[in-house]
Amino acid sequence: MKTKNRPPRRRLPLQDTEATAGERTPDRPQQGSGLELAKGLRSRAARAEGGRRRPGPSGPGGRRESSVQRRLESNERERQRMHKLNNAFQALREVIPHVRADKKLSKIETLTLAKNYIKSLTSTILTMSSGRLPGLDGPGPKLYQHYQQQQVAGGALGATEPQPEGHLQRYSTQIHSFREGS
DNA sequence: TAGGCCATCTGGTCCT
DNA sequence: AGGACCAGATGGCCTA
Repeated sequence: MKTKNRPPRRRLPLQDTEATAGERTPDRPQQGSGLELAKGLRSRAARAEGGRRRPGPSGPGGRRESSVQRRLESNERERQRMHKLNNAFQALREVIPHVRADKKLSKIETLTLAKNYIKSLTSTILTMSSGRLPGLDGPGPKLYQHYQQQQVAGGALGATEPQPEGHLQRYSTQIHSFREGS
């Protein structure tokens, strides 16, 4: 199952069906059709029955207005934060070479490919600079030391990483598997 | 229709 | 105190 390019979605704000119905920030337009609204109401009712517990109202008329306002502002900040995170993911996608440019990489695919791409580049650099080792000018020795330290640190944490020469292989395999849609 | 992926809401915790 | 960060929960969309 692969990620598709789809338009952004918004969920119906929970407050709309609770004590704060009608309170809506200007930048949060009413979402969805009547059907979606009905589905949202139904599912929320079901959630109230057996779903996640929600805190009770803080006063006779439900949550205090200032509390609701803070929550809405917090939601907006959280949304913005997630949008920034997604922008960063998109920027990362754009610098990772992968086979099918028409297919958007999922987040987990992006992170996994990026990790192995970095490792494959590192091993390539090591290979290319090995002719000038040891002790000569250039990035070789320092890079190699750094790489060794990373490997040791990873081992100390119990990681089971392949040897440097295996990273390129792993990266190619991964690209292939993503292309195949596995 | 099930499963994968995602956006959003939410409350708790950490940080400044 | 207020914002950032995090993780759990939930529902929508899409594809096999």
